Amino acid sequence: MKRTLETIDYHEDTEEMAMFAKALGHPTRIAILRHLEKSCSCFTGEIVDIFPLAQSTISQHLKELKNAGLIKGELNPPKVKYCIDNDNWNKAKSLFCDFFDINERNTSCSV
Amino acid sequence: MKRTLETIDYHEDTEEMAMFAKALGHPTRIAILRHLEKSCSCFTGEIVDIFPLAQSTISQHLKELKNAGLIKGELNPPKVKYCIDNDNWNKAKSLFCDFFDINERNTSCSV
DNA sequence: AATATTTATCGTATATTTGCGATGAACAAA
DNA sequence: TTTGTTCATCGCAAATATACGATAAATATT
Repeated sequence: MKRTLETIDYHEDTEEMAMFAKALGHPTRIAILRHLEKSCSCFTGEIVDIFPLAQSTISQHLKELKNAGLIKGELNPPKVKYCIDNDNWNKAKSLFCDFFDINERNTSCSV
Repeated sequence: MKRTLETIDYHEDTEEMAMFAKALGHPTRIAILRHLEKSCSCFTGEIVDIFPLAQSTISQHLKELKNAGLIKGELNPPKVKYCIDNDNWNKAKSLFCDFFDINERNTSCSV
């Protein structure tokens, strides 16, 4: 990716939003998140069973969602229970709201 | 990217949202869009001048934003004037709102 | 201790993305 | 007609992403 010039410094919000968007930039990851939104939390195995993809592939997607901060995994050996990371989820929500000029109210479903 | 199984069919919303998110998944493209949100429309050259990137690189980013439908370019030879594509912008807005469970009201700034 | 279950990680192959310079196309100005 | 301006596209290189099977780690069960 050759960059002769120094790396660009964007505003923190810009960098952060791009990071979240990148994590959301794959249909499998959107689908995983939708599932976690509904079921609140579930084990890797349940997610694997939803998709016609290898277990290692799903694990990879979960890792990326975790790296972006959108989900977190709770150890429950030998299982791992995943759920939405609400703090970062709300952060992402705010960033997208600002970006799209949305009047953000009633941001949470019933809290 | 070896895929032995048939390609997965996701819900249309899921596919579409992933496509928009992917386009938003780079800080330069976020910054370009923020600029277009402010200035309403501008020529390629003006955008090129903002970033320490080659003209061809910016052109590439503009192409991706155009392919995703988020912007459109109006020929104004030899210049090209870019602006937000409001229809698709609103579509993207809705998808993200649904996804993040946002009560979408007052979606436009003053229309 | 041996086996089964669950999940992450490694190694690999291929595709896509990101960046650049060079070139070409389209038009305006001289 | 020649020259300059503006922008997209081509061709290339390097990095990253996506997918898979195989394997390892961690624990429960037998």
